[in-house]
Amino acid sequence: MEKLVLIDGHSILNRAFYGVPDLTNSEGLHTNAVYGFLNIMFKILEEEQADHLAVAFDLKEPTFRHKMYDAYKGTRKPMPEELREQVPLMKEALQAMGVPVMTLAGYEADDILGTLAKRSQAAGVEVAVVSGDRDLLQLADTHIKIRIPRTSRGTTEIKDYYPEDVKREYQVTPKEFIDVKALMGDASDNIPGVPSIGEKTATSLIAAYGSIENAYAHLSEIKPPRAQKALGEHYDMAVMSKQLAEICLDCPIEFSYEDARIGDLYTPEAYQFMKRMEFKSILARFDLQEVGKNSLEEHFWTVEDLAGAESVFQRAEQAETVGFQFALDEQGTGGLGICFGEEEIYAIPAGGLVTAPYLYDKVSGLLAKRKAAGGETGRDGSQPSYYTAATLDLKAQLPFLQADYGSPVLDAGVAGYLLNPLKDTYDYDDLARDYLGLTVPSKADLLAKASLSQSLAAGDEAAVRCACYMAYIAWKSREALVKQLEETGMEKLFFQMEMPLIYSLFHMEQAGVRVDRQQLEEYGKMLQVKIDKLEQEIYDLAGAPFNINSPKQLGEILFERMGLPHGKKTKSGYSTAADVLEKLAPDYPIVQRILDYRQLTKLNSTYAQGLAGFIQEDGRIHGKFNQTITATGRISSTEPNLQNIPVRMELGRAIRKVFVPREGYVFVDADYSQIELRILAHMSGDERLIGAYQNAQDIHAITASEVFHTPLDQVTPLQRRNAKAVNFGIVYGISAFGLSEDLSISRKEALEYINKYFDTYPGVKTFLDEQVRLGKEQGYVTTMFGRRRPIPELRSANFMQRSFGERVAMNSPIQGTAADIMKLAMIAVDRELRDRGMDSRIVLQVHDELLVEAKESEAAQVTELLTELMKNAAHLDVCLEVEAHMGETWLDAK
DNA sequence: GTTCTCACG
DNA sequence: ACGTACGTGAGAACT
Repeated sequence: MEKLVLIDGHSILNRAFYGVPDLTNSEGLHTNAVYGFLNIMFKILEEEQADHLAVAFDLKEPTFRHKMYDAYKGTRKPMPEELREQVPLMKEALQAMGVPVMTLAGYEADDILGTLAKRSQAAGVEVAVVSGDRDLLQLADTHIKIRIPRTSRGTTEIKDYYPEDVKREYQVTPKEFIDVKALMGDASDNIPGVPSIGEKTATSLIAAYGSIENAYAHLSEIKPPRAQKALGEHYDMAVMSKQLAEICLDCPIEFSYEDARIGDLYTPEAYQFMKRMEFKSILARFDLQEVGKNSLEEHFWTVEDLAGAESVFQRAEQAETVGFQFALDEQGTGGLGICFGEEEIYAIPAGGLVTAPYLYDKVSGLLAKRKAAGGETGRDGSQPSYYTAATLDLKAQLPFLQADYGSPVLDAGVAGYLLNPLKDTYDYDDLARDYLGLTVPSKADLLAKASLSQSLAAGDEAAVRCACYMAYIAWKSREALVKQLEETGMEKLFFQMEMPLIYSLFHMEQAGVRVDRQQLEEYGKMLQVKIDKLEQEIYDLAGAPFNINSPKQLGEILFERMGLPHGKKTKSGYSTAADVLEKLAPDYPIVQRILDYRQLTKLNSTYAQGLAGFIQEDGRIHGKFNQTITATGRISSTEPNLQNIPVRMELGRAIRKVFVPREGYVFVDADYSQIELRILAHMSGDERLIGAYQNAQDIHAITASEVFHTPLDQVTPLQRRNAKAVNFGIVYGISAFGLSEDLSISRKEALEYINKYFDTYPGVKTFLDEQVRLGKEQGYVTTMFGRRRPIPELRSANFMQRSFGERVAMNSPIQGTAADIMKLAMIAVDRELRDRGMDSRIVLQVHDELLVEAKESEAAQVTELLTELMKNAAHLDVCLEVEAHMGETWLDAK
């Protein structure tokens, strides 16, 4: 017997929406309902082993039945925006899987389901109707099963109803269920019912008389007099309710069993969709090997020997453009992927005469020839056509490639970052999907856990495929990326800022920063002594030992056992954050010790112990500086993070003494002074703020003077502190709440400060409002150099998210422009030091600060050079001030 | 793998 | 009423 599964689309989507915790993908789309729906659907399909599947949706417009009722009692509650936006996504998912989506003007999904269920039953088909709505129970029949899923605590249980199950649970037949419902009414379904008749009375009436009409015919016999009166007075209401409650069984819906036949749900389109939604567990269902195999792979070749490699490189020279990708580890195992045409895609594993150095030489040579052919033109980015080679993550390959400023290699990953900086990864499969509309298996799909270099050297088929894909996607996406960069006005930003920066960052990583291992060890020991002492004191005060690092245990000890007044709460208990504890510290000696303990253990584990693990053989730390992480355009630092070394507190600051130059060298540290506020002055064009900077010594004091109408020399320290906080707040995307928290004042007072600030600098207010307006209109905001920050949150219906979007719209142009200027400065400084043949190198970048390790004899020159190049990295309506210092340690140079 | 806390600009 | 300042990364605890 054939089997058909029918799904009530909106109802299941609704159930899923409330049953699955909120999920969002990196585009900012809410996805929880779609995710829940798909899981329920897959579960049902597995259980039913059905032949056919269709999903019915209501049309957007209210149907006739509702209009009729709307006149009586208003409309239903509107669907939350987070759910509404998932309806089209759900339909897209079903379409991608080849599942028919059925709608019919003038009818609800219920009617479609009812009609198809009865029609199929008559044709001898077994039917399962899936809905979260109990109204559908009226459809239950010998070959029609109603399935109602319930999601609780992550697991979905499905309750099944044949007619006997309905009878058991509701004491009436499915057909009678309509009448029960009509009598008792259903607010959520807009069925009025008969006043004063509830579930109990309705059930007993219908159980006794079988229908409303028959009950009315025997009106005088009806038992509770209350019910008799109600039915008598509201009979027409009951009849109308019945019309509303009854599902139409003969609506004119066209249906083809052939279209509804369940084929391969795991189509490439569906795979692409799931990837976009970021449904990892659903993706795992797809048979990746099969989805990934496509005609492209027919042009993948493995190069077996030196002669083969020679011939590939020879032909690559003639090609217009080349994509390449090294996958080699330190031992030289691995290989190269290279592509220069739709049918010329090669994996060249290293082995035999094809050594790793041979491959480096060949590719370096290839690039050198292309650079020569490109001549001097285009190097400044005026001609993207100059970039005739492409790869992904160039910086990671520079240790073995000979390439530097002006090389004709384009980094497709960095281009992808500029086009959408909100993504987590810019791997080849991401680029293929986003810029080529191509679904290819990811590295993880192909290789499971093995490393690419190891597998490639072994000639592993999956590794060959991976190397070929990487080279192909780099080659193929080049044109699309350049086109989009031009369309978005970011080609200059890319070719003149981001591409050169790759080399600056690489040089900085290679240089590394020297750290005195012994001194670091001593620092750690000193901390440990203090920690042990504090630990003992805390245990004594608490009366028992416990894990002070556990917020849970600490919360219990402080707020339950010791009965301290608790402030904020987190999801899982009391907050023990520093700002909460600081308020208690003056009154409770244990709290101050806990704060000290926290600080010391942080310093010890993250910095003393943490940094020690990164010191290499050469006595230096070669951290990574990442170019494709932040939403605003800043650089980020990892393994270890060298951008958050302590400086604010005395004891933490001391760790900077272990950052030292090598013998014969000194540190020169240069940082921009208040670069973000200066950028705000420039971008807003506020004349008063610009004026404040023309002769400014102390911008916060000047702000205080102007905002509080106080002569500059009479500004109190408190006024200055408040003005400083407002200045920070403005840059962060001001909110009265944030400022009030920061200054521990009331929201009203905070709002007064903000209004005074805006009265003083009206241009700033106009500018910030304009950023929000632009952000809403375009979906993104831009820096002075055209860098974009998309803000999907601005279109959210959720107040919180939208407010966040507004602050981001105010902050990003400022933070991003500062990042742009620093990038230009880094490139200028690095190039200048090298062009002059100097023996001084940038070793760290900390957003508005550069640390240079300078040869002693060059120190004065470096100081001058750093200052000038940083000041002149951009020309604004206010000067960029730079403070530079020399020193024997990072601490001294600051 | 997520949550909390805290280091930096 | 809603419940936050913007941008990051890392260690430890907990699930």
